[in-house]
Amino acid sequence: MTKREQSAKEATVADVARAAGVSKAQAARALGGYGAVSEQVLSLVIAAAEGLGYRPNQLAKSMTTGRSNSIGVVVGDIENAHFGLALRGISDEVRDAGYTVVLVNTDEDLANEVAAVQELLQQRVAGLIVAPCSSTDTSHLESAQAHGRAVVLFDRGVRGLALDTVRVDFADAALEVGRLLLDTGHRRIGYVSSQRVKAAYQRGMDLGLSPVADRVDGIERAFTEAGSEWDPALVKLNATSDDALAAACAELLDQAEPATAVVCSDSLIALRVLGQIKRRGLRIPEDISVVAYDDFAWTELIEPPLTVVAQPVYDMGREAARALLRRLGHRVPAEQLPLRAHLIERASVSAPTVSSTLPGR
Amino acid sequence: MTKREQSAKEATVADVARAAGVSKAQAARALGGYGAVSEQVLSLVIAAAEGLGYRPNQLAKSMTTGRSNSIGVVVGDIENAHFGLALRGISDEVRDAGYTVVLVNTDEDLANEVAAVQELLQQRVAGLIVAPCSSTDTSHLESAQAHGRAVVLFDRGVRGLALDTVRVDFADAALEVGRLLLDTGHRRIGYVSSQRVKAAYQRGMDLGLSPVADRVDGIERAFTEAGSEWDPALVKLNATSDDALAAACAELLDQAEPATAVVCSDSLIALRVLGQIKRRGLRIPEDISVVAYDDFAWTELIEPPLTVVAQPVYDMGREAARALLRRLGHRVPAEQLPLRAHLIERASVSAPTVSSTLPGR
DNA sequence: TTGAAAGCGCTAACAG
DNA sequence: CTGTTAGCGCTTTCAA
Repeated sequence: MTKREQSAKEATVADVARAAGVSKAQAARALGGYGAVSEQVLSLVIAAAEGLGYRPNQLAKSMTTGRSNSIGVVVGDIENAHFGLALRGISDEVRDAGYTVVLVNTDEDLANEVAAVQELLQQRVAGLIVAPCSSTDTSHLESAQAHGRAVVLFDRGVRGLALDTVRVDFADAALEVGRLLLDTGHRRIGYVSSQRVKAAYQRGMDLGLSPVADRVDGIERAFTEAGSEWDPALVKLNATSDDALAAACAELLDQAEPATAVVCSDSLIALRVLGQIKRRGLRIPEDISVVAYDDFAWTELIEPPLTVVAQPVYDMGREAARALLRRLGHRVPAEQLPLRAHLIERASVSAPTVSSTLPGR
Repeated sequence: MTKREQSAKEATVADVARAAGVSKAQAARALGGYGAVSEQVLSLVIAAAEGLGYRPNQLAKSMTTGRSNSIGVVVGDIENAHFGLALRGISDEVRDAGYTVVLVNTDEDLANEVAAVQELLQQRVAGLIVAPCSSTDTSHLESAQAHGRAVVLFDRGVRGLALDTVRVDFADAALEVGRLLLDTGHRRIGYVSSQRVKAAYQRGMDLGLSPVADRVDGIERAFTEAGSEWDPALVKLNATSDDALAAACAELLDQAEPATAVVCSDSLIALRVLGQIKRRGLRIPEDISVVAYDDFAWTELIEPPLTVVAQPVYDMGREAARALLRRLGHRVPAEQLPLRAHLIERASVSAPTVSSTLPGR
């Protein structure tokens, strides 16, 4: 009768039914709030359940109903504030619908991502929100979809795949960034991203339906528009590790004709690029201009405050969740949250000095 | 036979068994890698499983074995880089043991936390890692423990509760912070934290086994040691919202005898306090000195670089996971990762100027 | 090494 | 309204 005894075995519907002196079905109905139950039975069952410390077993419930109350979220790097915030949006939105979030971090590694999706599917999550690390290798997502699981893509889309995708269109903002830099006098503009690709970037390379594709394209369009020569070699991808990023920065900054401006693909990249710049004793914006994507609080507090492209990350998370819930047959507000990116000019961009375009500074 | 058909119903052990022409039990044994199975049956079953695209149903598996392969993690604010990084540590560590992470964000709200624990328990997670928002209201955790679920506390302990707790001891570091500030000449030292307490802080208040308790205590001890008068009214807790934080800063900075130094309890608080300081046009460290807990990359990049107390957040996450795994009967490395905090002096602390101790600046 | 059968805790027909 | 009876997909005795 003591607590020790309860801890041995969790009370079940059958136990409650017995204690309440009703049938298992009635107890289940009372507990589950479905079907028809008399007042009397209801209170009897409630009391019994309370006395036994009954907790419904979600596993068994999902098992019999075939409906799970958890969704899987697969991201590349939870340490990145971008995903932290998006996750919060997702979390807040699905909570109201009664779902819980199973999170997997993939370290931006495709094999991990495939394994994660597999594992989540085996856990029979109701649906999946995935920020895919590749825009091309997505057979695991297609197959999940084919097996009847709801899948929503986050940040990155896949061409020709009928998957709901939540991402902001960076076309305008990216063009603006390009123009800003060009208007300010820059001609050698670097871009650093952790996006994984098979080879070094070259003009016309297919980056899939990714933010990076939009952003690089925006820069290129600005160059075309201005009739200037663009050097695609300054686009550095695959900066997934500290070393890789250091190498990219070296190629950008330590050459005869260095970049005079660098665009950082996210706040984590920005943090590291800033470190590299500092290490070299370069001043911003005198020696090098910097623009970063994602507007987190610290970008405004550093000296100089960073010119950034803000995006509504939290709302993106919520939208992804809503898209998924919709697929799962839930009612969610019809109006979409507007997902727009916008440039915020602060003080990290200025005209390149003559000296910065010369070697040996 | 087509994919469309498979998508209707997932293949089960029974299906595989039938296709392989063996009994359900044998198929299950072959698939699950337990029990005795002949070479022949094994290959037959493997082939059949492959052909049907069989995926084991984790739900059913957990259901029958009573063992779950997921653990619950409950944190106050996933947006806080502190938890993001810790979560990564947890995630990395449990992955190897075959567990997945169910994450719940509580917004530092006790009711949410209680509900989260309840929900996770109903989901029959194998164990729980909780960063409790209160050091006192912890009956839900005790009860989880009493019901035989493994619980590990993160960051904050509970006095008199036999729960594994992973937290770093801030006694030394906090004393050092106090000494540094006192030695530099500060006498009015503010402290800002988002920890929830029932009333305003006053000397001797029990803050539980929390980092904040350690840190405030360290400051007080430094004062005692120096024989100086400490003003406990400068300890501002409950700064959970932007408004609350703004109010705390106002009380600290906009009074006749303002604080000349402020200690920030975590990086999120620091970000906001820095914003408040900037808004007032105060210079760091000339007008006000700043020390923050948690050493994230941006703290070194701002101007001036922040003097901080670093803590091994990622390893704390890993240790929490290990403690839990241990409780769950897994073999994990016996040696503990050292969890030490240390002061990193940078440039945000200097002697208070006379003017800053005078009103009307 | 195999197979039949009995559950795990719950819901969902189907009769009363 | 209530109770009986099947399962959900898997593991696990228990015999063969």
